[in-house]
Amino acid sequence: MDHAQPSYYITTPIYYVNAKPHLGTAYCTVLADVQARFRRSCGYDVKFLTGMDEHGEKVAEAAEKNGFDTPQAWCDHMEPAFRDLWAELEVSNDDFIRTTQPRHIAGVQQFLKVLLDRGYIYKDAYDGWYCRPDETYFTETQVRHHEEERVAAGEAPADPEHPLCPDCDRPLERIKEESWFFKLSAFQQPLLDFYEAHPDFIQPETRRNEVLSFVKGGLKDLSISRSTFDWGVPFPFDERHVAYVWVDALINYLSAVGYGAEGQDAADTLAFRWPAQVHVVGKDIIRFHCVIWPALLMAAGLPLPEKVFVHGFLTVRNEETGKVEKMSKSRGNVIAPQEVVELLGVDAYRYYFMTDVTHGADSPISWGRMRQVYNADLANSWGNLVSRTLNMSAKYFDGCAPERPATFDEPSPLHDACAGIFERYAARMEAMDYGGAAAEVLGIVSAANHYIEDMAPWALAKDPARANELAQVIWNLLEVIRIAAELYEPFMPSISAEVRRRLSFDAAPTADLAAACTWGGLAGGKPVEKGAPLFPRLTDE
RNA sequence: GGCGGUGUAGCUCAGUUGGUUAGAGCACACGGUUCAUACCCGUGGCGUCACUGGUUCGAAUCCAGUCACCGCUACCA
Repeated sequence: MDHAQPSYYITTPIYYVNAKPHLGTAYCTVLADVQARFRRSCGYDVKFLTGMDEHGEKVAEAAEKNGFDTPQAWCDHMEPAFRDLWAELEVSNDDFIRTTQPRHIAGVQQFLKVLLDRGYIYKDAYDGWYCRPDETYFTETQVRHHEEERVAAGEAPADPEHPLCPDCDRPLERIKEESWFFKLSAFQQPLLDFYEAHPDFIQPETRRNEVLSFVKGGLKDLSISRSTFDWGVPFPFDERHVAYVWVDALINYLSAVGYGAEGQDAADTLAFRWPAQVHVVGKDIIRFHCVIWPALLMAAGLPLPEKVFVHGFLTVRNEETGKVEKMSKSRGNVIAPQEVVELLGVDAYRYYFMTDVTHGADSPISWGRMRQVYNADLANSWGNLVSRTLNMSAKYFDGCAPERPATFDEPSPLHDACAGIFERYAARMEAMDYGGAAAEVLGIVSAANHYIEDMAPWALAKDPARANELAQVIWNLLEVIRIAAELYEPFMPSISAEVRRRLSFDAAPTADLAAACTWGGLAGGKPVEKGAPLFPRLTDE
């Protein structure tokens, strides 16, 4: 199997099926989508994977609670909530994996067999504190912390044989359960060595430090099987056990690219796609992706992914108190993706969340800020530039763009502004600094708005002797628009396609962005269409 | 409790190894322009750089302490 282009394999987490996708889920998925689109435009053979995590006790419970005959039926019922939202948000995933698919189950079982063969799993008794009403295990430290806090708060110490549940304060019991264990402890040093050798593996750096200090603190073996319920992937060599959901879930990154499947095609696919270039994850699941997953891969003798990018959470700026809050149902400050789409439209939605939040940290969002960014960047700057330029082009050149002038390559403010734009933009995109990348594009858009003011094409148009000058000015402006549309494509695919259409261009996104950004690409002479405003201005409230 | 992080204009943030009057964009005010989505262009005000003390000729930038907020301290995801 020949591959002309290098592979770029990017993933989101697979989302837990019990919760409908919310703003944070959408944020993570669009974050990955922008990178996937950018990489396609740079000529990579991209595989962009997302999906659903469908196993585990909670899913089985939810299915029963909601009156479904089987957990599978419940998962099938939930699937459209994800697929439909991704389609609505113009997410360009190439695959959608579900952990109940045969390809995935085969992958997990294959993986477990390999771990057994290589001697990295063993059977033992898991014992820990268990809250029967909550059906949850707690660690020694969790229980101790809770007890310390209670005592500090002046409450009576609990019976050491039955400390109280950190969640519900009811007595815990000591439970022993037979379980398969993964020798995570054996990988403490190999992991530290790996982090050392690959300083960019975990980004941003604060997360890397967090992981480092955690691993340095010592690793314990991990219980990776459950026998108290059966909604999971059965261990191929011990049918009474199902795989712990996280081990199950992580393996999706492999089973989606042929791992566990028979035949040469699958082997070729795996060789081509693995290791992945980047896993995009939220900060809440960093440990699974930065510690357990690399250790599992080492144990299985597989290469590790190149990078894990950890994003922060979206917080909400309370516009009355000015305070930044977590989104929560109890606060009543939850924003649904659909509400934002309703206000901004899909492309501006993507633009806002991708460019106005710092991806490595928690970032506050607010309705006021959305309106500001929308009006300033999109309506007034980008949208208005397209309007005024296409209008003048159509008006002064008989409904068309002027032909590319012979002097097109001579120095001009816009030619200068676009020099090196691809390199500057790409550097930001590769670093996941989407705000920085968008600022580069906005820079040439602003330069174009300045240029119009300086050149006053409406005055040139009144003087027939200056027709060549006018043609050059309008062509320069259209050229900037063409380039900006290319660069904005990962953020606003529909709008960019519409701009290309109004310029009578092929509507397909480029696969060679560097070339597309080279000055002089616009031949001109073709019809242009002013059209309706791309981003109608938002008025107050 | 332990380890780590953050605190700079109304908002989102830059501020490199300490060095002249602390920056950008947005928002706001005023002026100009008219091709355009009452838009664009220009000008302007705006900050005891969380607080206190220290080192220094000089600190947002280094040190100590205080306050506030946040993260991690493993097996629900």
